[in-house]
Amino acid sequence: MAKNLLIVESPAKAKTIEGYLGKDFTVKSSYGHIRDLVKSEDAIDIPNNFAQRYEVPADKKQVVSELKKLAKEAEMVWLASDEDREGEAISWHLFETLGLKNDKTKRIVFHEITKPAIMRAIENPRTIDYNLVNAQQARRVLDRLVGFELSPVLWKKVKPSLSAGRVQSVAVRLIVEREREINKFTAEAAFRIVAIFGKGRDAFKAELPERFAEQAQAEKFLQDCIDAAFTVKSLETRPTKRSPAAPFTTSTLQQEASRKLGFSVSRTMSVAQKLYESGKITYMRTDSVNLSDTALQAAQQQITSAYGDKYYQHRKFKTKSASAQEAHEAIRPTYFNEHTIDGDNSEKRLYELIWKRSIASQMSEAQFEKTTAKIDISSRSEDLVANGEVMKFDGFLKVYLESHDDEDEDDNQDGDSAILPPLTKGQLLALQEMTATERYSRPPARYTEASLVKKLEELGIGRPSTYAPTISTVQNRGYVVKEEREGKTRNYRVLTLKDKAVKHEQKTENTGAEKNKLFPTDIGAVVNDFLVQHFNGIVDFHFTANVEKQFDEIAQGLTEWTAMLKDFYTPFHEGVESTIQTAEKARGERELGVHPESGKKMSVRIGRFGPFVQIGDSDNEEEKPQYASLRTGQMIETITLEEALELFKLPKKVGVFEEKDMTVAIGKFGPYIRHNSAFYSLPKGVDPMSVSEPQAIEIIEEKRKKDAEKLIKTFDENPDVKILNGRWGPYIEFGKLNVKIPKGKEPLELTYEECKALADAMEKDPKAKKPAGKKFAKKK
DNA sequence: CAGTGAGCGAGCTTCCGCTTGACTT
Repeated sequence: MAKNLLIVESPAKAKTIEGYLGKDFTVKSSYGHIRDLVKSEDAIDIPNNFAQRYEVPADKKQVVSELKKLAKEAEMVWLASDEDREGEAISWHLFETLGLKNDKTKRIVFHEITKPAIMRAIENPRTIDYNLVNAQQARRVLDRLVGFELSPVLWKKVKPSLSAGRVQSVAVRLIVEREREINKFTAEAAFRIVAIFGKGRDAFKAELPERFAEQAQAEKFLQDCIDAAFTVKSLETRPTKRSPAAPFTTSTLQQEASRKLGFSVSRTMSVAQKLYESGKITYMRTDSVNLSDTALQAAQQQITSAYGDKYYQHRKFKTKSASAQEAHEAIRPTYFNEHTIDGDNSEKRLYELIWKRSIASQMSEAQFEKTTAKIDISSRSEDLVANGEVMKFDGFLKVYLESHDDEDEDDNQDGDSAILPPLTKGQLLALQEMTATERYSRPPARYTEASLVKKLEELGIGRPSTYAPTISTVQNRGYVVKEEREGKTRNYRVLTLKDKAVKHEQKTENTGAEKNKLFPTDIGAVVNDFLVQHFNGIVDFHFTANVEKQFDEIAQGLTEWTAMLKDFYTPFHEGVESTIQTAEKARGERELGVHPESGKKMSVRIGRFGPFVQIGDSDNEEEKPQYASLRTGQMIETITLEEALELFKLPKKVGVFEEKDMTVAIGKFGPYIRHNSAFYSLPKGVDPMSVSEPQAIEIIEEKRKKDAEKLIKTFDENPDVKILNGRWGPYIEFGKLNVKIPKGKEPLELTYEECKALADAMEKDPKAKKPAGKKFAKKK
């Protein structure tokens, strides 16, 4: 039996450390927190100094009992959870739950998983830092109080099952407010002047720094240039440089993987988890940009041997975010000499990104020579400006270039990277072509998952381990949707001066198209407005930063944690009580105007089944209101009267087939035909307003043919039970339930009774009872 | 993926931060 039991948070870490320590040590993992507040309302005894009731959740029972057993047998237990607030609390929970003794327990910490770092830690043990533990308790209790008092207010005043919290509610607020900025935005057009001088390889572009608001001004400018002389007025050359970005943290990895690889935030995390578990990279949930000394040495060795000494530059990066707790290293390859790895495609690509970013961070600056030429126009007072850039030394750009969200495509092509031909002051230039193009100002960009994470991190809200789950939560609650939306076409004017004549053209461009962007829903907007109105202090962007400051004071022993909570809770709870008493139900109602034919009032609001338009007054018995649900992409705050009227034109009867009506309507997943209580989607490009009877019949028969191909077996006992071929092989469709066929069963030989038994078992097992697609997303 | 949009009342929902699998129709 090993004399020592060492406990860390992550099993992959445990494995590595066990290798360093030899047979005197058993190294085990707690798999994160082992205890949490009980789910019920009595988790916190508020009058009794916020005393907490903790329990070991079901999925942690086994871990705890194994650790308990090992702890009993060991001579010394080493608590080696992370050195931050949560890590300290994990050690304390372990101490309490495992029933450890002070003289048989040591607390150690390290920031990097290397043998010397671990040995140093073992030589310098300490005791549990109760100030830090108290800071964590304050954090935990505050989050529970906020979440479990605010959410029920929403159930009463908005809709059941909604949620609110210190982190998620701010995430929703950011998205709602950004959407409103975009709606409020009016694009302003101005003419941009670009001239092309010279021919062939010597051709280059120059731009007028000013823009013209009116077409007449642009026209005048081009006209003035017809017979003008263009001369190089001044030439200025200066050296510039660019430095590499810091190594990855969780948030920057999520951002770059989103931009460069198109990964969602959760995909990045699950691929990174695999890389971490197979020992390829260091820990992936970190807010530190720091590299260990051993890593720095390895990077230096790789850079000098692969690229030479002049590419190496030692750098130490400082974290920018004030909320960072830096219990780990930055995300980096475990072994820098592995430039690529085995694994699936996404693992390879993410690893490559991490390798390049880490290596580049220790490389020298890229050096450029930037030339600015001012070009005089004989007939005008303004000058044209041409910029050129020549790279003198590539430095870190040899391996890695960070990308940015706000890259402006149309400005970029004649941007800094262009090369100018040799020019001399006073040189006369031959104009090839000059254009005045109407360009529109852009609204603020909608958030992507990754840019939302970036913003949250800047505000100090959330932690590396919660960015991805937070983004899922706000989508699961229906506050936010990640969607693709079509843009609109827009005309713009182009004036071209060529061969001494000005030509006018009208061109079109697509604008506002979005892919994988976060949009608020109506319920998201209503909940946000309710919280902003009644709990502004909690959804304030600075709330977290303020309480973090107080948690820090607790951690330093300057503030008593229950006093801090009391100061927070008393006014907060009063706000909750008074809101329950006085606030009206929030339904997000908005009046649209008057129905053009009947003169009845038209309004939109949120109902039990989502947002809808109403014609007529519900209070007026005689009016008998009509209702229609809003469609995807439509919101209460922005829908127009015209769009609302369109909603009443569908569903529309298009004909009869097999003695039953066929009706066309638009649902969540697009336009469809309903026939005999079955649904048939319309193929893309078919206009739902003009579907003919034969066309509808054809669509129905096509779908039936496809379904028949998937069918393997039916039962006489029950026509609602079928065995079908799905994407992952055969499965049973038991009424509305989709049932997996256990391994070893031949689908064709299954009897009806066996199917029923499998379906019953699935219905009973709460874990297996997952909704089959969207069909069961709503519970009764 | 429809239709619905009243009200009563029981019983349910909900937070953030640490972890890793199980699972996917």
